[in-house]
Amino acid sequence: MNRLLAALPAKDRERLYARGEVVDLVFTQVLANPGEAVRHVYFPAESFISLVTPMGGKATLEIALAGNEGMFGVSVALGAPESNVHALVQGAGSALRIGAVAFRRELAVNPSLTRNVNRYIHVLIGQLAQTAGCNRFHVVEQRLARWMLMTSDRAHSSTFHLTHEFLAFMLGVRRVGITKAARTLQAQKLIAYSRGEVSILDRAGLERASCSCYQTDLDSYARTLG
Amino acid sequence: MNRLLAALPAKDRERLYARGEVVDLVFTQVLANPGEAVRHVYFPAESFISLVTPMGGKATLEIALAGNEGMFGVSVALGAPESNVHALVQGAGSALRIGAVAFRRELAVNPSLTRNVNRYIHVLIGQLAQTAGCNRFHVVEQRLARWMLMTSDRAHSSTFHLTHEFLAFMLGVRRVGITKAARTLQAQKLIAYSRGEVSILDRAGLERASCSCYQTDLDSYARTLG
DNA sequence: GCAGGTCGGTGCGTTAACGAACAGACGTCG
DNA sequence: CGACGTCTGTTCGTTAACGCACCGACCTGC
Repeated sequence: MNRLLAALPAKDRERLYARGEVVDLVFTQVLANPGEAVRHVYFPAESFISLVTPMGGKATLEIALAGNEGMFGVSVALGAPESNVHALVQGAGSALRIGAVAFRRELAVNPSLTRNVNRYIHVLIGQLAQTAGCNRFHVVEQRLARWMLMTSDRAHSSTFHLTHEFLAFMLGVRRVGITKAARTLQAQKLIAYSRGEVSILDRAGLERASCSCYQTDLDSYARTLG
Repeated sequence: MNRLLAALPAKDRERLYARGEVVDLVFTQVLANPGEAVRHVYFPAESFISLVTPMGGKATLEIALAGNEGMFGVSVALGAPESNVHALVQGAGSALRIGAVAFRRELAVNPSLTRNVNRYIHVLIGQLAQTAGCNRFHVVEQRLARWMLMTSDRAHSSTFHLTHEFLAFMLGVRRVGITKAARTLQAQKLIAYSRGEVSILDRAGLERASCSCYQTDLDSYARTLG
């Protein structure tokens, strides 16, 4: 169950479900592109969604991850005509999908929804700031560890599928950069992987190997949304 | 005049002015710290404000700049109890200051204000994403050029005061990194500086020396707020 | 059983930025 | 005038990451 929705009074939540529909998101599905209108907002349950910013050429960078603690489509809530990021499904699973117009209409009459969405936007802004700094100051190995922890949290599982190639895309580095960092983590028996199947062996160790940004993020959620 | 306010119907704008007061912000004044409550929101007129994220230790990074095209205090609008960034005055000048509580009360009864603030938040999120990528992929010289252009726009002047030390703080690099980049720009006769007094000599040239992020930002403002 | 694709690993030279330390130039104030 | 603080410039060795190119291991399907 999506936690933003879980925080709503039952009545409000039910009305919201009635306005939308539960859909299954599939891995790599694209939910939005920069410059295009956002048709639906999504509240992930088991699924989770990457927000990726294109930088011209082939450079890309993931700037945020939305799982059951959040949502995709804040631009709709903010009344913006178009998305400014790519949104792509990172982990398959269900999500509540609501049409942009219906969602805005609902926001207008549902203060508890507005309140929760606004708080999420605030947290999101904090994450973006944190991630910007993380990308600037921390080495690939730390960032990789952080990314795996974040993914694991949202996948609700300690194993998941992702290739070095894909990770490179997310972190904005070369594939070999990922290979090198991943090898080091594997040598420390923190993770294991083979042909895209990653599993976390030692969560506490991985947290130590990651930068403090991971913990900062958790705190931020707990403080504002918990 | 602040452009977010300028976009409001005259009546709404006047009420807002009546709720707050015009204050003079002075260079280096701190308007907010991470983890502390935000007491007032600010709508800069000639002044402008840096949002800076602390990264543990002495590492810091500016993540956004708010001049008369925007505001400081979106976290208040989002109902968050505390700030997640440092806010410090980058350019002296006047701003409309409004108490957090009064501002929230006003948002509740003033749809055109809400609409404009929300759109600004959307643009801000876009900027944060852009800046994150910029910090990741672009060299110091390009980022420095971009920063000077952004500052110049918000200062409404082609000369302003800032030392290499301060710039290093903003861009999250060493002071000598700024010195090196600044020398190169000066050698190309794009800028001139001496003991903290910077002037832009060749704006078009500087735009060419900067990364495309500058233009992307301008487009983003024009599209959503223009 | 082998062809072709995907995935991970290695090695090469190059580069932007780093930390540290020091030197000169300029301004201001006593 | 001279002392001190601020600002800018330079040097030196180090490092994380880069682009490129190639290899081998594994998997699937014909």
